[in-house]
Amino acid sequence: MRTAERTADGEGMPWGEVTPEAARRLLVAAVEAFAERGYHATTTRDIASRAGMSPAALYIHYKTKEELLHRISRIGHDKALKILTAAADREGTAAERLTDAVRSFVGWHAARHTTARVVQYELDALADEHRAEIVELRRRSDATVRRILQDGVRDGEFDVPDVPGTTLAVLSLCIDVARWFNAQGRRTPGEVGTLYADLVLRMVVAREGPPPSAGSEGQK
Amino acid sequence: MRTAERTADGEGMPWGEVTPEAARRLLVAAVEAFAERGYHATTTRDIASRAGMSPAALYIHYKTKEELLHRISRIGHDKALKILTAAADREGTAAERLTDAVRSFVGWHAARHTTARVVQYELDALADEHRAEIVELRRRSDATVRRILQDGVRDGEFDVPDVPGTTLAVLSLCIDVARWFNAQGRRTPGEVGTLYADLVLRMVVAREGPPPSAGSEGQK
DNA sequence: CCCGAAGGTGAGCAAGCGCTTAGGTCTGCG
DNA sequence: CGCAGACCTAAGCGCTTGCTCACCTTCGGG
Repeated sequence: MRTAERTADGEGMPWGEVTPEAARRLLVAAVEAFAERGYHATTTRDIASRAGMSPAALYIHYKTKEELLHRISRIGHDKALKILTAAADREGTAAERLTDAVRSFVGWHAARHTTARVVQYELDALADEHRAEIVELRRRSDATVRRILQDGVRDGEFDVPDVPGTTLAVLSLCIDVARWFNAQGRRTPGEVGTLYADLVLRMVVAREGPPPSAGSEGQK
Repeated sequence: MRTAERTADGEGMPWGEVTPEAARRLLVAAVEAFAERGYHATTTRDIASRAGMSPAALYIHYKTKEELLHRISRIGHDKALKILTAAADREGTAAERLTDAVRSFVGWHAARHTTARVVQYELDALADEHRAEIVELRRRSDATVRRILQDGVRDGEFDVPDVPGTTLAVLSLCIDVARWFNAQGRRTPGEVGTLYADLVLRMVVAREGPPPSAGSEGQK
């Protein structure tokens, strides 16, 4: 039995892929601290003490404080991209795939808003090379959503005059959930995901019925 | 002739209401620095040198670095609230007022994205009492948008199952423009405003025509 | 029984931080 | 002219920061 390996990709336990247990405790502590106060306002002493260690222990597992942020950001963006591609690659109409994408993407940002806040709002603190790596992942997330919208327009399901702009707006709307979501609030992550999926669908669906094979270019 | 007084409310020049000219230079420098690096990563020396002054000059006009942030945040939130209430209080249908509100609110966040970034994303750095004051202004912005949506539902123009949730989503969508907008990008602030006004309207309009006095609840 | 690697600690260094203070230089006015 | 007040600077204080280093403990294997 290898329970640790079963969750090695972070499927079961959130940070299962961070392998030395002490390194994981430090990383989880860093996520909490960064989310609460922001990267620059968090001290290495604060991270270490949250993990129940001395300040020096951090540097056994990570070269710098920035490396911690990079690891968090990388794992988080990988997860976010995986959620989006899973929804985009499944079978179904564009509307079904978009609904699935928004619901799961928003659900993740709400349920794991602590992580998402760090992942989405602390990019500026990354070193140049690390930030470039992350920006590439975000470019791929953008392309994934754009593909769904393009498919919907092609099939006559959607009416989207500005596909790149609408893609940006949809992603922006979903990401910003991490900023305002409050676990003590009235809504569950699932409820927010459902609400947002509905709102996004309203943004893009064509007024008329969705004929599966209509190669027309209706004016408005 | 009192040209300085004409712009005393910040109508003409952006920071016209900040009165000693040296204090305004410092405040503008702080906005730029905070927007680029974030509040905590910005040093008082950096602010002063951007304003062409020595580090000590800052403390002649402001008691602390946090007071600078508070002043920026207060002025920015006043302006944002004024934009929203101006659109909400004008005459016209709910759809017209919502379009106006989103277009001007988004336009401001895009055109003045440097300021807006500080105003919207550095709340955590404020002292408790100052943050409470700002949160109250945001509560009023929320109420202003919610009122437009409620009016639209009442008049049968809008179909919004979850008014508070949709209000949150609309404001979140608009505010997040400050995070991604790039002055070097393809879109002008006005174009983004128009795009967003259209997207938001699609979120809320009822499928059927907007009868001004039709108390029916026909589903489709 | 010893050993060396892995993982941890206490003390502390150099640098940079927010902010203060003593003192200088203008300018308007009696 | 003299001088008060507004404005600004050079120097630096006390403290915190990210990070280092010499040393300690634990433990599986020859």
